[in-house]
Amino acid sequence: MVRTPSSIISFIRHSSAGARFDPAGQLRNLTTESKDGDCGGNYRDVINEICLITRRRPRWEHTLLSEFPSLNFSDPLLFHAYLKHQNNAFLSLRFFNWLCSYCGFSPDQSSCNALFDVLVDAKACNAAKSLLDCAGFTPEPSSLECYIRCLSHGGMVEEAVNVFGKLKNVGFCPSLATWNASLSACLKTGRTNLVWTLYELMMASDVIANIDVETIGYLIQAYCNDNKVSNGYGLLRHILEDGLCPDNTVFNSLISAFSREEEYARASELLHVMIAKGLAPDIFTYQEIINGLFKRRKNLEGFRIFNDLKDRGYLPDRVMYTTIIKGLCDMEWHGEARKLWFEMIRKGLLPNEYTYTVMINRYCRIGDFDNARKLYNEMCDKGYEETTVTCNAMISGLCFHGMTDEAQRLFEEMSQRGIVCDIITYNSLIRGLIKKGNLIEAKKLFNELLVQGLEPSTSSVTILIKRLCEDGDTQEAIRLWKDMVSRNWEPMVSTYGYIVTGLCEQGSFTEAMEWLFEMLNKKLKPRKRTFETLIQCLLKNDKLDDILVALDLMLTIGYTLQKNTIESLVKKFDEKSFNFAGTCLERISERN
DNA sequence: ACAACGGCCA
Repeated sequence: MVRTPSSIISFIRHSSAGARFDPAGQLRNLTTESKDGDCGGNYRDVINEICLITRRRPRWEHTLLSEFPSLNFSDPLLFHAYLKHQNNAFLSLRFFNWLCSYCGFSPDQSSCNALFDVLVDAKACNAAKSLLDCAGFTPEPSSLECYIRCLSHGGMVEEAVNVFGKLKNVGFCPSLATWNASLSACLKTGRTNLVWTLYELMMASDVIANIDVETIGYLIQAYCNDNKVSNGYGLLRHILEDGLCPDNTVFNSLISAFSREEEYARASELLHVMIAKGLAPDIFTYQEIINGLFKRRKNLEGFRIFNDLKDRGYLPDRVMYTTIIKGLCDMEWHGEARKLWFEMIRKGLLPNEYTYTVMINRYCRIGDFDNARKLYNEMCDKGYEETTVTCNAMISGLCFHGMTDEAQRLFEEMSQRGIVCDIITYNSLIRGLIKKGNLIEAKKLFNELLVQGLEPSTSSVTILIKRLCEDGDTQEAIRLWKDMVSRNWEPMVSTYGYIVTGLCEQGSFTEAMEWLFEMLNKKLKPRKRTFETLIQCLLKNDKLDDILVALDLMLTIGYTLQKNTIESLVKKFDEKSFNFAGTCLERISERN
């Protein structure tokens, strides 16, 4: 149980956070020292020439042997001299391999170490890693520490974590800066689980006594990535109490995570903490805030903040312009959106595929397909690939405006052009086809979607079932229902209602009532409208007993009857039976 | 580091 804020806090409380030293600098000195040692004395005359030959000739192996027939290439001192004079890590590795394979050079620890350091310095992670596989080579712990930094820098975080483990086994504890660099790399590569692995290793080593605000910042971000933002927030609160303040990145992660969870008050509070602590919220902070507002449909407020930022001299970047343009389009402020599009270009921020998609989507929504097409072509001319998303925007726009045939044509073109259709493509088109009454084609597409292995979303299943019920093919709807349930589909309450009323309208009264009971067994509350339609339909067919049952259920749930339903009941009472109407009215008045 | 497509009408 190491991953609790409180256990982390107890370590901060006892740590000497803030007192920094620079182990990295010390490490660098070590490596330079070993490079500067004078080991090339014997080869001073030839080494420059060897370096030149290997640098300039692509195939120097034979040249070297013929030019220096009496030279002892297997002497480790020659290799050290070469390393010292050759500034290219990869050439050095090639030279090393050549010496090993063709010159009887048997690599000693010191040669391997020196080469390893050179490779690590050159950030050649993979080359350094290949050297580690050399039989019998064990680098110095300090070299391994540099290697960890090299790996972290190159995103090879898993290997970095392994090396931490190796160092732990030999009792060597890397500096805090190295731990921090690796934590940061784990976050950047999205390997949050490795942050916690590293943190557990830290807990087991002496470095835990020295962890600083940077370390805590990474832990906070890891919590945010893990959707445990409240843990991250707790950690932040504690370090703030201790007078420490993490940097913008940490605040941004928290604000972003709170926005994601729609805890806008917390996000806003953090913004104020930043300002109070003298941190200037940056463009990314505001991006998170504005995006959070947009997601909560507070577009106007987002737009206000954006304008406010510009007034205060912030320079919004392309992402922010794109976000705002999208927000304005969603508000249907098309004029403002267009204005920003040109303002952005005027400021030298060229639209990218995201910006184009937003604008194309806007034109499609308002049915201006000429302009949508124009932008679409412009986007492709600029070298941006047409994507599933842009095609979806076009297809859903075309369907929205009843141009289903064109949407279908585009859909077919997509597969011809190798653009993947996703669930949104199918859903949009199915919706469009159903709207046009083309149920056969919609069903065909639905099956195709299943064949493709796509997971149909609730909405596309629901709309098909609805339409089948309305068209009088409730049995087909039930078949589809059962098929979908076997695929772990969860029907919505309303979908039950379609089946109940569908069955009733087709005269399957008993079955309709069974479905109604099924809902109640499942503790689902049927909609009022389901009852209304059901009762009207039962009335039409003189199913008086079923009406009483339905009425009872409806009133128990707490629904009241619509005026026209009461009127129908009373009318039925005139036509049929006194008792029946009496019972109904009794029950209605009992509950009201 | 930050951003994109649907659904609405049970």
